[in-house]
Amino acid sequence: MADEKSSPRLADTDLADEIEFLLARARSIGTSRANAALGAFNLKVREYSVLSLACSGLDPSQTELASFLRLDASQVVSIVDALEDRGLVVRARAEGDRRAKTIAATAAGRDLYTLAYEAARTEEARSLAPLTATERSQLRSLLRKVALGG
Amino acid sequence: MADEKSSPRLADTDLADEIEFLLARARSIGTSRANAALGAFNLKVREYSVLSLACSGLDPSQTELASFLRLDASQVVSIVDALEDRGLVVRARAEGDRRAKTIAATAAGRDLYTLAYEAARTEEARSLAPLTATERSQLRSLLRKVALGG
DNA sequence: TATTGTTATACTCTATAACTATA
DNA sequence: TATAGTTATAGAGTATAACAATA
Repeated sequence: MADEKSSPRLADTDLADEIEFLLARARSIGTSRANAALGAFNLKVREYSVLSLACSGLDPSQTELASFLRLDASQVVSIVDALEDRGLVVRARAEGDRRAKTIAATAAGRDLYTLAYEAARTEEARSLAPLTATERSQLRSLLRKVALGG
Repeated sequence: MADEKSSPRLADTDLADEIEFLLARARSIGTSRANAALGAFNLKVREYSVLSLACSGLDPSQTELASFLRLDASQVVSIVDALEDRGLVVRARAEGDRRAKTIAATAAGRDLYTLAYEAARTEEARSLAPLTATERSQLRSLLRKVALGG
């Protein structure tokens, strides 16, 4: 991808004031940086996200992962397949519903996550460098309302 | 895509506090809603974005569009092709650099943009419903710093 | 030699439909 | 009848390389 700095000439347009546009541009920059940082661990953001939730201790089902990550169920299958093949997560039958499978990290998965998490935080700090600490937590709480409804 | 409400059970994880994740989720919701709203005008968000900048009066070149929208130059070609085929924008040789082509909206393009812009604002308001007016402008200025560097 | 636009190509991401096993 | 997971497939989005015209 080209440079991340915008051509400032277009920064005074209607589009540049649309929150949807700004959201799309910010995530595009963030995702490409995050993918670059996670590449050191052979992870992409989507695999990282699944691994993170697998490390949460909440034993999410694949359907829960799909809904929370806004992925199709079939995409979750292939991501979990890839992580399972690498020994990072395991599938288990859910108690109470034998159709569902819960995803949990292995010891190796947790170890890798610890490293990847640090890399992700470093990258995030870099992306948010133009913001003060206060502004960062403001942004976090505003985005939580928009993205998670609270 | 599935439901837009998150499974609240996973909202208390490390991932749910990562700004990059929240950015990705918010834009995923926003983009799919925007695509649905713009579908009434046979536009997708990317075409809408190009049309918007074509209506700005700044006569952006295709390279400027690519950089500002974080698209590959070849993608801009096909988006402009589609808009031009519909008589919404026109290409012109740039003064001063005969390699470059500037993109400007036609009268029909401006008319369509006026309608599409209203639809986009309505959708945006819906997506930002959980925020107060003050929070919305806070979010806008924080995102401008992250997405545009100011 | 480098850049703009263009074309062709391939790769990743996302969505759809159909199947199975459970509920 | 509906849902969780799976598979296969197709479509949308994105990236890469090569070329012509111009700088």
